[in-house]
Amino acid sequence: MTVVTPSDTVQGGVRERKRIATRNAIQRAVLTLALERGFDGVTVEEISHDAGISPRTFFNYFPTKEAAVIGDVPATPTEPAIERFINAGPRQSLLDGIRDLLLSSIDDAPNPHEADIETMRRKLLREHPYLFTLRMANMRQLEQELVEIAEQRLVRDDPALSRDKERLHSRARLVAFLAFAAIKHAWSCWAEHGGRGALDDRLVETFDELESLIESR
Amino acid sequence: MTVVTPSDTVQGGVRERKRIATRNAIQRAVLTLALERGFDGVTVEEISHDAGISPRTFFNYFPTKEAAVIGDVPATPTEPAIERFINAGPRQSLLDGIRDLLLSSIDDAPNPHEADIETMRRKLLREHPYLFTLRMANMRQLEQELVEIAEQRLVRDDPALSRDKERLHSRARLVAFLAFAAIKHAWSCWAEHGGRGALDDRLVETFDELESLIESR
DNA sequence: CGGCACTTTGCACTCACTGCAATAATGGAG
DNA sequence: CTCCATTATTGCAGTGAGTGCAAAGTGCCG
Repeated sequence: MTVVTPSDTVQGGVRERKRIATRNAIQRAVLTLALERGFDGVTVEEISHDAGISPRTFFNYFPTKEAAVIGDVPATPTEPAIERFINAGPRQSLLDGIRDLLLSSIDDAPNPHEADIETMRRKLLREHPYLFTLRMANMRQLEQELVEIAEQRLVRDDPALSRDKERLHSRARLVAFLAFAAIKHAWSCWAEHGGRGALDDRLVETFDELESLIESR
Repeated sequence: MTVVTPSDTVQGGVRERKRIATRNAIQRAVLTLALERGFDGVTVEEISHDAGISPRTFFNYFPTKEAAVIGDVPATPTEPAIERFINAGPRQSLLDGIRDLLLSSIDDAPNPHEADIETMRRKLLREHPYLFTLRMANMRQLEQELVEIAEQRLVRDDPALSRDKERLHSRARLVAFLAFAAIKHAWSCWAEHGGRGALDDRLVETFDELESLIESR
């Protein structure tokens, strides 16, 4: 057990800290084993053993074996960022708005105690595109939220659209799917380079590239 | 138990026809049951029973329960269509090229004996977005193929790019992800409306919408 | 008909995952 | 510190997906 100074102590009582420690131990175990033998070559029993818990407890922390390798999906953008996006007005390009919205939801101050986990995860997802795809597929909820946010912005920019629900829906979905493609692209470029530089910068690059792709049309 | 009449006969020997009939019987069974009780409420045993086969045989036809509901992934575009896309020259807009490429790979003459299967599948995927996402995730291979095709076109249009592998890769991936977002959008709009009209037309609409989205930037 | 190839099936097995009930650890009130 | 309510861990028994293997069945073709 690592000694933690008070400043390292994140917060909460023993319970909370133990819970986080166990969660991290599980992720370290599953990622380490999967990097050695591939995801399918690892059983929950082994993972649990390495993490120092019972197999039954594993499922108190993660609903499936996949969930442990995939990790948490990025959080929804914060309320203020959403407000800013929706109310930016028609003079802001939609793409720029989306970009800033996504940037705001990237956690740029990850816990140093979990950096190794993220590194392993990135490596594993890079080596096994199947898992990367699975991770992206698990972001369906985020995608749906983006659709709804986009819808609000579109109505705000052009109130007339709210009369044509179908068109509005279709357009919002397209915007959200586009945003999603950008996330996918930024993430996969980032992982490809071992995570050199920040994910933020990659996302900006992705949008720049999208811009130039559109220009050269 | 699904009755299979000789009119299911399309071509080939008894063996081939039986195989297709069984495959269809399985899909009808799983889709019917899943529409009634949801995907998780159905067991392979039930499906097999309804399809008139043994549970073991189910797995001779589909590797997983999911595969049976999801159905086949769309085929890679044909060689000639790929050639046309790659060699269209820089005067054709990349988006137009992608659109035509995707259009060429849509099977617009589905077997009438399987129309009911497609109808049920569409309904199920519409009602359970989770399954729709799963289907899209299963197209990873197609996505990868699109990346490679895009790469060839980019090099063809601008040979200098082949010196900057990284840039080329990144750009090709962005193009492919964009194309994928379009497929997703077209398909989901199409399914939303119960498949009225052809998928082709939806895809064209999607690209038109993408165009206008970009215009209004 | 008879032999060959392919298909179906039963069987035994592994493993993911769940509900339940017993047990242990923790945090707080007195 | 003690006792109790809350929450976490665990074992156990069970369901169901998916696999390898070998035996039995069926279409194919000379």
